[in-house]
Amino acid sequence: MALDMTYFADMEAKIPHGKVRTRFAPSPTGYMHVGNLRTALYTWLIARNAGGTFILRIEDTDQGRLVEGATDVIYRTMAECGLDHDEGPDVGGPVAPYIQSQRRDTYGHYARLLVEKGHAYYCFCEKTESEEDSGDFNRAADPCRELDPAVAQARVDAGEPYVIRQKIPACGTTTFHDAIFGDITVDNDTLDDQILIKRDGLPTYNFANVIDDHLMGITHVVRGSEYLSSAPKYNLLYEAFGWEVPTYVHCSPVMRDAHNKMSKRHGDPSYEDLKAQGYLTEAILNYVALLGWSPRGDKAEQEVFSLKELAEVFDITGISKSPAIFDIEKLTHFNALYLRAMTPEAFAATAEPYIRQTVKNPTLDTAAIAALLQARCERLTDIPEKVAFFETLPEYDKDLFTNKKSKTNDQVALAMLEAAIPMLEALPAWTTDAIHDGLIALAERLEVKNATLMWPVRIAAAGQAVTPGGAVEICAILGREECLRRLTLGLEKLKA
RNA sequence: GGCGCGUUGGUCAAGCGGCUAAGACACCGCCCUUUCACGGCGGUAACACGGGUUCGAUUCCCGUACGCGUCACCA
Repeated sequence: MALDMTYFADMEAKIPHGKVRTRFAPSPTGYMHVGNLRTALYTWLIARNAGGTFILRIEDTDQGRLVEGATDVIYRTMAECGLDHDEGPDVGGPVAPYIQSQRRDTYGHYARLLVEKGHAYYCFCEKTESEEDSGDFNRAADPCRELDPAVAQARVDAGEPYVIRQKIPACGTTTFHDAIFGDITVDNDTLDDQILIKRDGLPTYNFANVIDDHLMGITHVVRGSEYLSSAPKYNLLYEAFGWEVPTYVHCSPVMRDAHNKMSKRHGDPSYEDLKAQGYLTEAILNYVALLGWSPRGDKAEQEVFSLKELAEVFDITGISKSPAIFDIEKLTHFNALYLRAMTPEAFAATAEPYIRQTVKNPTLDTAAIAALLQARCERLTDIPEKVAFFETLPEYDKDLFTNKKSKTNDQVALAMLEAAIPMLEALPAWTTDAIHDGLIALAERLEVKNATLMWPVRIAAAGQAVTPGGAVEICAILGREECLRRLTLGLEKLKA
């Protein structure tokens, strides 16, 4: 069965050249964890920075690990993050298909080409048991490696099950270059004859990657550093085919602590989890970008970057070699920054549903509440608890009326509320300004500092020590009737 | 265990032979203030260790320690 050489010529003819082309190539086995998101981001940034093409490719060669709906999570996350792709399963492109399970024949053709060239061989051995080690894999012991090609072909034709293995040179060294780690040289005898085509006819990750990256014209291969040790085998494959080796960009992992990678098993948050925890997409991206990469030159001190800005300044040389620990505290800080940077209208709109979780009363103005919240919340999910007191006055202890700095205690608070209630009752209009002016004037009349009056009013109105906003704002939002009711309640509590 | 890679404050990190070793988060203090926060100002805190090379090493080389990765018909 001779190889059809025009097949290869046709495939080669389709490969785009001349522009930077990168690809994000997830396997649909679960969810979008933070490390994945960062890889996708960096890959996208390299393409956009160079005005190149960004490709999405689905690597589903492991039939046993497919997870239903996993690709949807990927599409949704990428779209939500603004990491748009120019080619992919859903949008097509010049080198389609973009799903590996649909490229099965291609891998077979190329594997046979490699056999033909003497860089791979059919292996009929039984699945190697996980028989531990003795560590020394001995490829010289594989009887199939030196089998007569004609004999091997005959067995294949006879229908005997087989795998195709890469034939690694027996001696010598292989050097490959990584954009981040530099040159790495290994002895060939430490490399094993890895399987290219599995018994089920599907390629292994390592083989499919090389074939697809070449056929899709990928110029920069961005992936996790766990693939660093298998990279030399890639070079050998490229060499065997006579192909140009792309630029490797190996990224160190995102860790949960000093010893473990972020993982679903440990309960570490995925992108979707973070969203559910009240984090903004922009904040997540900004933070993740800085986890393992930092800007150079005059931007070295800048930390806040929009996606667009990142695309402008992103540079491979800023990627770090060492692993980075994911710090939710710092993400939270970025989130607070982004929350505050929103327009009041936008913030009110995003905050509204969170406010309404606890504040059901339709007469309470969520926009006014949101205005107080904007500078005082770090996560959207903090909101419901912070504003619940607007809906229902919490049980509270009268000790709250005592505050040293504001110079109040039970006696003082009692006097303040007794004076404030009739004044507020008599206020012609119930507006923030009116309440403010009224209280300030009252404090002046009573010859106490503002805080001495404000503190008890705020405590009585809110029933808790920490509130978003001061006494004036809270009273205004509560409305006259409810506000007065609460102040009177506070007064009674103090008299008791 | 073999091979590979990594190591600047608690965390993210700048540094690319000569610096009082940036900046950010967190933490602490002060100021502002109608609470908390926000904001402003300031502070504590780091080059893993040992050899070289050099007039001079955080920067270059070699060891050691520690850590991580890999050694699958998983990616």
